[in-house]
This record gives sequence, structure tokens and C-alpha cells, in this order.
Amino acid sequence: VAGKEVVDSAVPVRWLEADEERAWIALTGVLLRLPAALDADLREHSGITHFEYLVLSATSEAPGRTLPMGELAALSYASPSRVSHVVARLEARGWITRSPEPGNRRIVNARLTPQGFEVLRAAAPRHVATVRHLVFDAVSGEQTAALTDIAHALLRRLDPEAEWPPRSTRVRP
Amino acid sequence: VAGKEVVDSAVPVRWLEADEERAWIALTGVLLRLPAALDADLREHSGITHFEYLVLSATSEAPGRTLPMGELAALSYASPSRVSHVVARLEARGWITRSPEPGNRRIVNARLTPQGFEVLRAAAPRHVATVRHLVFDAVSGEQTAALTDIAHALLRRLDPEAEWPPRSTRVRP
DNA sequence: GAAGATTGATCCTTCAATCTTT
DNA sequence: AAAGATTGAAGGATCAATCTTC
Repeated sequence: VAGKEVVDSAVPVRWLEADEERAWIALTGVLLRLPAALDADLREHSGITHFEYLVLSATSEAPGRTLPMGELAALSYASPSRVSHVVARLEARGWITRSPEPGNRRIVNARLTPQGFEVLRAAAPRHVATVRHLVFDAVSGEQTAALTDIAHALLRRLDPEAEWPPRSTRVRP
Repeated sequence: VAGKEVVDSAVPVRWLEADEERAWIALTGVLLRLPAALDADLREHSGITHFEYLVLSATSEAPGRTLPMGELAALSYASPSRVSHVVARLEARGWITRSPEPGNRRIVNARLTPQGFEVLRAAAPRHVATVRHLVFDAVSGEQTAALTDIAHALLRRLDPEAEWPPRSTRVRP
């Protein structure tokens, strides 16, 4: 992370061990490069960002292909603000519509349109192939299991409040 | 990723297995939330982004605290363009200087200034504590080792050309 | 002409402020 | 007043084009 060059502070700090340092450098690389690779591939071949794909995908799996904005934000691991901006763009392209929930008008439902579903269907095969190529072809089954546990452990840290795994991902139409 | 909702395309595609799907959803969460958490923490407490921290840190560990822009890009897992923009900002703040290599004036050397080093030293303890809290306190030693292997495997996929681990990270002053 | 690096335009994200409904 | 969501401004990333040196 910073190397022993930067030691000597008033705050006592436990620096990373050599093996932790190596793990951290490698993880940092993944955090920077994997999203970039997914974005580049999706933009080139499908004209959408990875985050837009996530939003379309989350909506597509909800009952009625409809989801309140807040749930959509939780499912796409993002802030309400970010989702609001992105859905506005997707709505402008005719891929999602928004309308207030009849019973409780504070809630806004995002609904995937047939056109939006088509975009997702067109993008999915290549995207899944890319994910397989970049991730699951690279690791063993045991590593996949380990990765799942590790990622869940990190997510619990990042979001101690949240139920895990999130309730909505377990629901299906 | 997309769910069986989106099956039926002309291209034959091998969809993710249930365990791969779970791993991918969890990894996606980490890819979206961990960088956001690191950025938020660094910005609040040190006034820099995580990527700026990486650039300062990489420079600090080079001989003479100096690195050609290209090597700096490789070490920080980013494009030359991105590094160029960021170093321009850091230079404007007086934390890095740039000057052409005497022998080969195509090469531009980025050098950490004493002020830049101070910023890094001030930021490091809290940042390392955050990384420890968010990552290494959450996983076992075995998981740390597994994470290292997995991350290296992914990086090899992302960058089949590159030597791994990168030569420069092994060099020390 | 290729390597190394930078630039400017465009798009996206973030943050704080705001709006509406409950 | 709190919950749910949106907005606009400001800052950062990306892409293609460009510049300089070899």
C-alpha cells in the first residue's frame, strides 16, 4: 500500500504484512481493471455501460419487470442518486418507464419496456461469454467457492446493516 | 447476470451455473462498493481520491521517488491518459513535478515532491487502517492466500501480454 | 513511422440541496 | 419531520486526436 517508506506517525498503525500487501496490490488491480474491461466490452458491442446493464438486468428479473427505484439501487449496489441519473438516461432511450406507485406515491416504479428487454437480450450472450472468459475460465471450482465466501465477507464489512444476501435477489417472478 | 429470462439467441452461449452466478453477483458488489468506500474515506480524511493515493504511493516507492509516466501508468493499473490527467492535477497542487529524461526526451519523469510525500505520509495510517478493517479483518489467512491467487488469475486474463507480477513492483530503492 | 505522452470534448459520478408525499 | 426520489453543479474518466522525440 504505502511501503515502509511512509512509517513514523503519531497514530499507532498496524501495517500490512507482506502477504497482505501482495493480496492488496492484486485486488487493487482487479478493482481497477475488471470494471474497465467490462465497460469497454459492453460499450463496444452493445452500446451500454456495465452499470446500465446491471440496471436493465435487475429490472428484467423482477416480477412484472418492475422495481421501485430504491430496490433497484440496492440491487445494483449504487446510490439512489446514481440510479436516478442512469434511469433518466435509459428512459430517454425508451428502455425504461417510470411511474408512481398507485397506493404510495412516494415510491416510483421503474419498468423495463419491450425495447429495453430487447437491448438486454441482445447484449446478454456476449456479456456472459465475456464474464466467463475473464473470470470463470480463469479460476477453478474451488476458487469460485472461495471467491464467493470472500466477496460476501467483504460485502458484510462494507454494509454491516444490510441483510445478506439481499432479500430481493432471492425473489423470482 | 441476466437470468434465464433472457435466453434464446442465435449465438450459442454457455450461461453461468448457479454457483457461478452467485459468485459473480457478489464479486460485482465488491467491484462497485469497495472502490466507492475507499474513495469516500480518503476524500473525507485526506482530501485525495484512491487513485491519487495509488499514484503518490507508487511514486514514493520508486528509486529517487521518480518514475517515468508509462511505468507509473502500469503500476497504477491505468491508461496513460488517465495518469496524465491525474498527475497534471497533482502537479498543480505542488505534489509532483514532471521533467523530461535527459538522455531520452520522449520519456517524462514524475517525481514526488517533499510536500507530496507529506500528504502521502499523512494519509497512509488511516488508509491502511481502513484497508485492514474492510478487507483483512474480514477474511482468514487462508482466504487471503486464496484471494491473492484468484486476483492474479484474473489479472492474467485481463492482461495476457503483461509479465506477472509486474517487474517494477519487485524493485526497491 | 512508431513510442511516449498529452489534450480537449464528452460522458458519467458524486455531493449537497431540493422536492413531494406520507 | 422522515422517507423516497430527483436535480444541478462540479469533479473525474474515457476516447480519439494530437504533439514531440526518436
